[in-house]
Amino acid sequence: MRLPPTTRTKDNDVGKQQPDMIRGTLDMLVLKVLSLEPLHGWGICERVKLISEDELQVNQGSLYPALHKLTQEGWIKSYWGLTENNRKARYYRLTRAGLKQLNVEAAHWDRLATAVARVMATS
Amino acid sequence: MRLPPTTRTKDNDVGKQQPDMIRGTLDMLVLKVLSLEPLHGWGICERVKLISEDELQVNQGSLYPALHKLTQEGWIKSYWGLTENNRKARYYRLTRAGLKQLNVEAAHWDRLATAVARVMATS
DNA sequence: CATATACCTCTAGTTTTTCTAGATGTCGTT
DNA sequence: AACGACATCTAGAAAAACTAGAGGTATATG
Repeated sequence: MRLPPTTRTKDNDVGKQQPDMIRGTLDMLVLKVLSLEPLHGWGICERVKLISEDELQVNQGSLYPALHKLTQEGWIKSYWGLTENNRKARYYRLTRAGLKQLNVEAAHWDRLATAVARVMATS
Repeated sequence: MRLPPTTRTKDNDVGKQQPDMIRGTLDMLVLKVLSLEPLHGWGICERVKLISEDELQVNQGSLYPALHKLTQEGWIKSYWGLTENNRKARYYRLTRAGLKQLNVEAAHWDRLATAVARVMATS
């Protein structure tokens, strides 16, 4: 059973709800977990959630388009396989170009996150 | 003189250009610098650039709409003043609600950035 | 057997946020 | 007068992610 969408009114509005992801990090995160081992889409969601200790939530609706884009770019490749649960699933693995891209994105993230931290630490 | 927009072709394409901001951090960054002292729009751009040591680049086209939104939300208030250069400029200062919001956003950023770091550090 | 549930993939349409590419105007200097 | 640095602002496009589903399979449960 699907829960009805939460309706917010002036009275029960708890304020802006923050997103569960930092925009712009999805590709990098996907490349990263795939650099550890090939996974299928569902598994990627679980893995990110697990490693991030439930702080990061990858939506299916964001993930699959992203996976297709990464495939287009040549950074990952997919193949059909069977899961531990005996279901067929499309597995993704990082390509050599993908590993390079991961390094580029990680370095860029680091620079910007450090810069944000510097601003936020100013007194 | 305005420089022509850089045209990229197959041959000189250097790859995806990374954005100069982490999406979702603009509001927080603006609230933060305004928590240090009131500033006008132009000054906010300069200040962020300065503190971040040129890593973060706030575009005017992003900034002013953001300032208007923050004003709408009641997190900042504006007033006309004179700059050191004797030009009139709209200054923005943080409200009490804005300070609260800054704390909320900073805490949220911290959690997510930490989570991203944890994923990126996994081996 | 029937049905439910967890697993798994995928997409259309919308929203949010930022960027591009300007227009407009002022002050001080040459 | 003309220019460059300073300063505000907006329309429209683009990028990325979210909402809200549809669809399908294997296994467990009534």
